[in-house]
Amino acid sequence: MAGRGRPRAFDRDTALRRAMEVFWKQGYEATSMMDLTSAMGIASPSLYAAFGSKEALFKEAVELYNATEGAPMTRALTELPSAKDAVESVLRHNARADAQEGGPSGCMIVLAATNCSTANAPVRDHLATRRRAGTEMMARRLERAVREGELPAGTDTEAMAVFYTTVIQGMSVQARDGASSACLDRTVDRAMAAWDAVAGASTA
Amino acid sequence: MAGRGRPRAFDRDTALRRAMEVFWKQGYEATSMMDLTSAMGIASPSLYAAFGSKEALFKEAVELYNATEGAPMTRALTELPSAKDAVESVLRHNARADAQEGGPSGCMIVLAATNCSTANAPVRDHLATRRRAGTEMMARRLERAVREGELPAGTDTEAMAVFYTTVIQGMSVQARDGASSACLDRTVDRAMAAWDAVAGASTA
DNA sequence: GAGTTTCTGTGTCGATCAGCACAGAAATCG
DNA sequence: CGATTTCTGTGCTGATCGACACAGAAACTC
Repeated sequence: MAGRGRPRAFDRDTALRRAMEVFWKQGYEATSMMDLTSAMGIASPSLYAAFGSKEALFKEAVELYNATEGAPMTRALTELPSAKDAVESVLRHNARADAQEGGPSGCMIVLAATNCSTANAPVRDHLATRRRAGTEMMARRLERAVREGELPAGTDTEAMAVFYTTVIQGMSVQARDGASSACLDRTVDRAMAAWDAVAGASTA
Repeated sequence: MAGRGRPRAFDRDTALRRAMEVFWKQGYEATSMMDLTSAMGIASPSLYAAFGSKEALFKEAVELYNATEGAPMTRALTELPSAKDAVESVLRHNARADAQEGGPSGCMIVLAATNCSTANAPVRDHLATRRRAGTEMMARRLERAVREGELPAGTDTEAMAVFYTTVIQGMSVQARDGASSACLDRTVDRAMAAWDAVAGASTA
């Protein structure tokens, strides 16, 4: 691993983490190169040499976000024996993470590129794909719950996953508007109290 | 009303409506002056003379949005005799409006300035205030339902209003991601099936 | 008609955007 | 040691941002 030329003077992982925090707080388009370089402690050519472009840096930041902030959710959905406990765990984690002190408010995947210019449509679509992947993961967990008898046969697992995803995404908007963790938890209380009704709901 | 000087060559209301549609579709920051002038059919000095600035134009566009798109929701909350019917009407209206063909997807108040640079913080705060106003209106309607006996005494009307607001805001994100009106309606089905559980939920 | 007022269209302002050219600096290899 | 390779920092690029100066055009009042 001994590089041939002059070694990099900054830690790539640390710089990427700083970039992620800025993108998380300000979103993709509202973050300028100067915001990034000053937060990462490097000059712009170093950024381009190490990450390629602003867009490539953002996608790496999203991956890092998924690997760190998203890990507890993935673990809950795959490891907890009860689907209801798993979904509640995901919601509780979001309520805590979305409003945590010192950090940006709300989920980066939801908020970082909801509205952006057509020139940056690839960035928006990239996050939209990530959001759909989250819904898919929850839907598969609910299907398993049906197979295991935790949820009644015939449950519309797809609609149920969309419902809880909708609540999660709404919570990010609430957090960005200043809602406290306690306030988000009250919403989680209600979303979970509705579990049986949500599972048993028909398409009207 | 006879103006003294040269009369305006464009219809102010029509131009404002066009501006609203652009802001609705692209958000505040992603919309450039050129987007606005070409959509409104006027040159930039005419825009500044008639509306003051990009920010002032946006705020007028938000008022127009409230007066048109938001009117059915306000009417439902004030006129329908049942709070449950009123909230369901609001949700159904959102499901239809958020995913209507030919128009922008999702609610403008929710999506037009979720993430923007610090320079445009006033715009973001303006929309956040509007969002809180919507929650407040629903909370007052639920309080009335408690007074009238439709909801049990001791119902946490504030938390209940926040819950349904969260669902509405999440639906806008879903619509922006391409969810159909039918898909949003399935979420409404579940949110309304949960009515009694949501009303009776405690703070865990 | 002349004078006044207001709007329109062209052209451009300084600031800022993402991105890169270039040369000097710091490491390894022979 | 010299040669090579890679990174760093300064400073710039064309493009675009929101906003406006200016002069001509079109209505009014007298």
